[in-house]
Amino acid sequence: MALRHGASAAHGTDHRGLPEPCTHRVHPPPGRGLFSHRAVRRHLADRRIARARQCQAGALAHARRHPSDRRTQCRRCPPRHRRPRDGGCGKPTQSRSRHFFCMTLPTMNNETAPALDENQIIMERRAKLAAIREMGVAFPNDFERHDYAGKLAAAHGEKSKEALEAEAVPVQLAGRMMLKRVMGKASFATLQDMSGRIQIYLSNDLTGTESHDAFKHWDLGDFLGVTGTLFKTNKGELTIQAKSIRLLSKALRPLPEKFHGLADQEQKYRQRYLDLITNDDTRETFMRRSKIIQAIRTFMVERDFLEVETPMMHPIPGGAAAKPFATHHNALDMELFLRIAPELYLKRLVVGGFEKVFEINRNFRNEGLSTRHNPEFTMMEFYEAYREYRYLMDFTEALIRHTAVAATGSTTVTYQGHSIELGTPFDRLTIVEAIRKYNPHYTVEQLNDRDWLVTQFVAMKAKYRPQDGLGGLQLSFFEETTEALLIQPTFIIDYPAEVSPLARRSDAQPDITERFELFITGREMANGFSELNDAEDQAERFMEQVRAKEAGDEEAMHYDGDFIRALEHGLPPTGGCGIGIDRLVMLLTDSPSIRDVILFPQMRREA
RNA sequence: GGGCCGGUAGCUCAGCUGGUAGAGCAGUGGACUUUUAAUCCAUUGGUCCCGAGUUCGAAUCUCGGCCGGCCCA
Repeated sequence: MALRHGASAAHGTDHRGLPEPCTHRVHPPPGRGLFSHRAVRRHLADRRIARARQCQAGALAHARRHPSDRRTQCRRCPPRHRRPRDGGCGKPTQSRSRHFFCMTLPTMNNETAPALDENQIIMERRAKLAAIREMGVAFPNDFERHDYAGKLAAAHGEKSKEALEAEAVPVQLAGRMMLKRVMGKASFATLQDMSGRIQIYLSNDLTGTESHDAFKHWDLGDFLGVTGTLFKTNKGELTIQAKSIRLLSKALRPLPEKFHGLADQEQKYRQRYLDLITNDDTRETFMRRSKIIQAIRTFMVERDFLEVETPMMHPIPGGAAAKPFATHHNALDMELFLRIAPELYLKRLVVGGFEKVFEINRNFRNEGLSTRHNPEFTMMEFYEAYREYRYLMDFTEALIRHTAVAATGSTTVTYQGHSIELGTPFDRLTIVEAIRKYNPHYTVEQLNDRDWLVTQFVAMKAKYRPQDGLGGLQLSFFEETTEALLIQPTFIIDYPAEVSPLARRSDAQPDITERFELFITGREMANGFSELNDAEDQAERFMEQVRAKEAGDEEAMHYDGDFIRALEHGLPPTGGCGIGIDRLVMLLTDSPSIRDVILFPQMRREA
């Protein structure tokens, strides 16, 4: 008897009491044409087991910890996972997605869509919208916008009242109503578009009583389209005198308070759109972020670097010491990791002959959150063949200088009260030199004495890795005593090989590498080195990492055989460097937290 | 993970030596034809984050939880 796909996948449970999969379509085991009834049944059962495990391991484990959680769950989940107050999403999502995803979606479907924070204001606005619907098209999209607030101000802001009146500049502009002043037979309002704000003027005489009366019932937050001419008020403000005005889109929810804007940090992060509507400095920060990235891209492209995109999903996470996020590819039935760094792929490209490459993209690290750490963050990494780390330092310095000027107009920037000088050559110090410079009371003899360092760690109650060699201990001591003091740009050079598994050893001193990190405002901004292009040494170093991992170091690297194979085809001498874009943006926008420079920072699920 | 601070109307915030909730803005009604956070008069609006406890009585005190901010690890 032929088995029809899906025929055995009716909802409920099968003969073994296992939960049924969420998908209606059941896919045969890959790579086989005809298969036996038994093989198919086994395959289906396996898939169900796998899915049930995902339920438990994934979102649901969390859901059970929070009984107040009201997430919708697929009704095909096992009953013990189902939450009593909802009926599940009721629909499998499209394609091959599974209840796994249904469950993590917030509570929203047609039956249970809650009137969460409906209040009087929203009710009144809904009633207004209903009335507008009665009268015709409530959300028209035929308004042609010809003008922008900012451009009008730039082009006509300086003209005299009389000159503007003589010119009678025709204007057609749309925007969100931010302020509204009704004075009986005339009104003023302020519209905001992406370029800025402009005032509009309506009156019974010029706009017509009917339009003006309708306007009086429109709310702050509504989108309006206005046509008219420019003029200047008695106080000298550039204003559009409206001949006609239309409501283009109704806002059902009120804006934050017009004067203070949105102040609550949590809401600024969670509802960034409100932050952007009401807070100029937030808008400014993110426009500057865009400018910074643009400046970096231009700088690189002008120097013949090729911008590339390498995988975000890695079968073997590599290129950095960090814990990855794990995910699973269904069709390939394969464990994948969100990348912690693009490094190993970019070097493969250098092997492939792309001798100057860069990538600006996201990395993901499964670690704690702080004012300096978001689980996903943006890095620029670049690689250039036939260069070594000292050249990279010059290059990085020039890049940062160029970017600072493009973004702020100056090489001197203020960060949280500190004046940071990016215009003069950056300090370059070894780890020991830096410790000594900022803590002159330590002697070279002490810093080269393993036992003395260990005594210090114990006294400072600082973390250190007892298995580390002198170099590793010195680095830990540097991090403990000096890193935070590196306010002005400083390159720290010559990192120990034991903590630099991808960097080329120094010819003069094989236990250190040709590596630097750049610190500004006490924070790591960049990390670069002459790349290790000796395939046999790299294989050795990977093995050391694997041993460290087996000994319990969760952040140690995996052995990446494919990368070794690439190196075995020959990597030219190459220099590579990564720059933390978010931290650079923090510096150049004077932002105290990384969350202030990421549009939608990671947050806990809302209560 | 630890410490400190916070969560009150849509928003910004008072109230916190316990007596059952207030202002400004926004909204609604009215006045007002060059305003500027317009102004003036009237007015609607609250699960005081959630749950226990103490008390005759809790926004307020205690404990636990949730969410956030800052600092530390």
